Amino acid sequence: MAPHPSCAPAVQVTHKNEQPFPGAAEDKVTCVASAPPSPTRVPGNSAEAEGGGHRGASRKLRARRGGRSRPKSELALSKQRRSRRKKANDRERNRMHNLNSALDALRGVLPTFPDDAKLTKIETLRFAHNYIWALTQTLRIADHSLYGLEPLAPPCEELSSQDVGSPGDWGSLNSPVSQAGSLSPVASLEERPRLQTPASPACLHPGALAFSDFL
DNA sequence: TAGGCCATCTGGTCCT
DNA sequence: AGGACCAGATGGCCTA
Repeated sequence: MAPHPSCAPAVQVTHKNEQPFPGAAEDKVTCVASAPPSPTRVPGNSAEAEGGGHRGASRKLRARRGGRSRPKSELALSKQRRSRRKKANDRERNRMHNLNSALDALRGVLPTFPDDAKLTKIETLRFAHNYIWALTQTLRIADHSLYGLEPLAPPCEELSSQDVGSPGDWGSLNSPVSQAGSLSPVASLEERPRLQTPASPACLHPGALAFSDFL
């Protein structure tokens, strides 16, 4: 089934640093600047300074000075290593912050009660998976009741042809239950009783899916 | 106190 | 060479 026009664009996840999520772009900018939220260790954070936009120039310079140049002293070498490591750590931290921002954005569009505890990462992913599946079913049902088409055809083909989830997850339609511990919506929702959202009933009982479940 | 979740560090690999 | 991505390790915090 074709992705719902009103939803599809918003879910366009692109590779690398594009920001399909509200506020993600700003996050990207601020993550580094603002101190890491972590209450734990905050390693000497800077590592910027060097390595600006003169990469090409410095490379040329180095080359002119004699190709590989003379071997650096152990001290200089370890200094350089540490500096690189530090920069890599900063980038990695930033990357994870971006990932978390995206996850937060995802939490923001999932139906949960305000007093619900924040979903964990894995719960968020599983719930989203579940939610998308349920919405898809809702659309399907709506389509059929609208146009009085033939009885619900097994939607497996369409679903499995989609980009959402692995075919394995969807293949056995009518019950997105799949491998335990995977992105199984049912499993994920049953795992934690506190996860009672408006969408839950529909998700747990796909057959009984009703649009009102999402209102 | 054990177990779950999380943030961070780290080294390896792949890509540009 | 440097950046992005990944997975493993480690340690802190929180809750049952």
